[in-house]
Amino acid sequence: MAGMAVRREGNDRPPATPSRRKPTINDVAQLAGVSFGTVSRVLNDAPDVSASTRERVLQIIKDIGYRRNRAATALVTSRSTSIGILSDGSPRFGPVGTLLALENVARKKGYAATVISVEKPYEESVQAALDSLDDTGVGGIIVIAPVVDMAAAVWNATCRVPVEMIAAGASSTPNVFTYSENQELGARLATQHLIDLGHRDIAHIAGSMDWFDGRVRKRGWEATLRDAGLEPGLCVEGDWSPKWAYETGLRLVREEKVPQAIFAASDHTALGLIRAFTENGIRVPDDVSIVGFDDVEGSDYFLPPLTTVRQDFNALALMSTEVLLGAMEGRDVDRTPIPPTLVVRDSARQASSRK
Amino acid sequence: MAGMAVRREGNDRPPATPSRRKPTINDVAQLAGVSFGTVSRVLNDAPDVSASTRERVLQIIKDIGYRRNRAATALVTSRSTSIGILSDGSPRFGPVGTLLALENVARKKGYAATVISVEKPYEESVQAALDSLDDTGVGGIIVIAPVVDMAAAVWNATCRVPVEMIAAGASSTPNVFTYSENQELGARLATQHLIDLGHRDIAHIAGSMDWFDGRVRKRGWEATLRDAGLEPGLCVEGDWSPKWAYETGLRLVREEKVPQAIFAASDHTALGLIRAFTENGIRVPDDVSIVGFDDVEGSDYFLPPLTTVRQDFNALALMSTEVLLGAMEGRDVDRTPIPPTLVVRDSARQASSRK
DNA sequence: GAAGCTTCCGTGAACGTTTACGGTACTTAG
DNA sequence: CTAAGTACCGTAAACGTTCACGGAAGCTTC
Repeated sequence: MAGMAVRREGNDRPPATPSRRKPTINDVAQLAGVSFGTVSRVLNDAPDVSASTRERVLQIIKDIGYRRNRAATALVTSRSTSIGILSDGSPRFGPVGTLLALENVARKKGYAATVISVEKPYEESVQAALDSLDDTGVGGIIVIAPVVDMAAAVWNATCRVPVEMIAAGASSTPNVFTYSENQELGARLATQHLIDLGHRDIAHIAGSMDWFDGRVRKRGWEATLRDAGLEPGLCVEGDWSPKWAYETGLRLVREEKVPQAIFAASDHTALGLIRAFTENGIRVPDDVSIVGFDDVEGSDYFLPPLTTVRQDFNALALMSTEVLLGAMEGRDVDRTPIPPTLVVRDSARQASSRK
Repeated sequence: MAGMAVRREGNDRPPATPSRRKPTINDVAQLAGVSFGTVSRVLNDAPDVSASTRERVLQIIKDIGYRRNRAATALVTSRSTSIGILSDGSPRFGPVGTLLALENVARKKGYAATVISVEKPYEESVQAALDSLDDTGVGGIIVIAPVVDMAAAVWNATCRVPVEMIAAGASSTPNVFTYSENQELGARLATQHLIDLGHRDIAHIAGSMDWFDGRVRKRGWEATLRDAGLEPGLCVEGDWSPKWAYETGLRLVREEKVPQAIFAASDHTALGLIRAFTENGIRVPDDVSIVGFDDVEGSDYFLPPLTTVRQDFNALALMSTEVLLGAMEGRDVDRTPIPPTLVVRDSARQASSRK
């Protein structure tokens, strides 16, 4: 027999370094002179354990730094203490803010958050992501789905655990329920502000119609105008980028179609517009009033400081976690969307009397 | 014989509700007519299973949608398939970009990412976060520690699994090793650019010295100047906010100490500065050249478009995951930091001949 | 046609918990 | 003094895997 085995020396010696091993419930039990059952009871603060014993066990636990093995617990109880967060990969402002806030409130409720992000061909990536989240044993999933295609993929996907989608203005289905901020209201606030300032010719430089945010903001703009008896003015749809907005602004200047007032679908859109106008001697807000949406960091120091709409991501996160946990635990909770607020700065001004 | 108990039929009939229950390795085995051991072998594509059997098992797995229970696997192998990401709660540009990128490459390597963020009194929150990450069974932890206090907390904390810290210019300790981008180089690039443009009076409007980024960027500025035989000019330390920068800019104007050229510690800092100068008739870049740092979204559409330094978060994430995984698996990998790049736009210009 | 290899597969134990059940020792009532 | 509680606590089984062993065929080889 060819002598050369050796290579795989692994027989049965995991505890090479006994120190490094994580203490188990048995270690605690032994030290405390009780059975592991008793330790388990104090861990889950169940009844049927005397005060003195409880005390002693607790002390030992602290001393040796025992921590309950979550995998083992999950295995036997098959209920979980974590939620999954599914996000698209874009580092755009909204999604990221939501993500962080979400983790925060989940943790405060005793849930760990495992996140996963998906990319462009959503059909497969979303289902795969949902599956692997399921694998890790999450009890529920929140998906941040700003773009329509992604939401569609979520609707078509199947998943054992409850799925909640944060998507502005999208509708719930039997499988996945939806929650969001009331961005349409945000758009209404912005547009109304412009109307209140005396403007009549109010354009919308929109975001991408592939995004819920883009659709909903446009809808809000349009509806407000109609409600006020005004005809919706110019509307051009873009892609959120300052670059596109800049070029659009340039075109407007060239064609002499610069409107009196503009509701820009995002702060970055506003940024591009402002540059295009300013470079051509058209002053904001003197010649054209602009209000943005997002209140990104720094928007208060744009030139001019931007009047814009702010969403409350913390409130959003709080509510939506509440809603998900409710679904997981069989409760039913209120689901009215969060209202954004208008923050008034210097980029929109009273309409001049001319016209 | 007893006409059918019904109620709890569970002796060996798991499929009470065949639908909702998650299939196990045993279900697969039964359907395939093999033992669970064999199924396990095909799952881990171990040898010792015939092609035909493998085929059949694989098919069944697909048919009934079996997915391996991670908790059970983790329990028995005690090696993990997830990493923890610890971040500070700030939605500042750098940290968030890193976070997303990190998850992305981790997933591509087959690891799930559970994230947790900590807040201000770091001493306790960091240790708690590390612990609860450990609880969830991560194999290693990457902490994004932009601020010095947080890093200190990490240094003082104890943790069983490898901890890697992403902190610009911080040093490694026995317990936690550090990795980062070479931000000092970034600062040097920016400063050198200004020198090359012919400027001699180059100030630094710095970030917060509570942040590594602030410290390192200042150091780079100072070193470059000295290397060029120039005396470092004005340096004032702030807090990254456009607001503070704006006020600082105003003060400079009032005291008539506006320098010829400025290396701003961040794009947002630059933003505040620019507004202060512009509002007072001091033109950028005609009267003062400014270069920023970060290349935040939209900085190409500031007024003027900002010359700045861009970090490659994807590369950072790729490398640091590589490094962590290396540590977890006992490999040793290269750890040279990533170089940022200078992106030249319009906010810095050739020095005028005067002076 | 028995010895020795391969190749494939089944079995049992273990991982660290939770949970239901059972048991002891004390207390109290009759 | 016995019966029935009560207050504690121990035990066994189960959760869904992985892994080391061992064993049964089938194929060579003499």
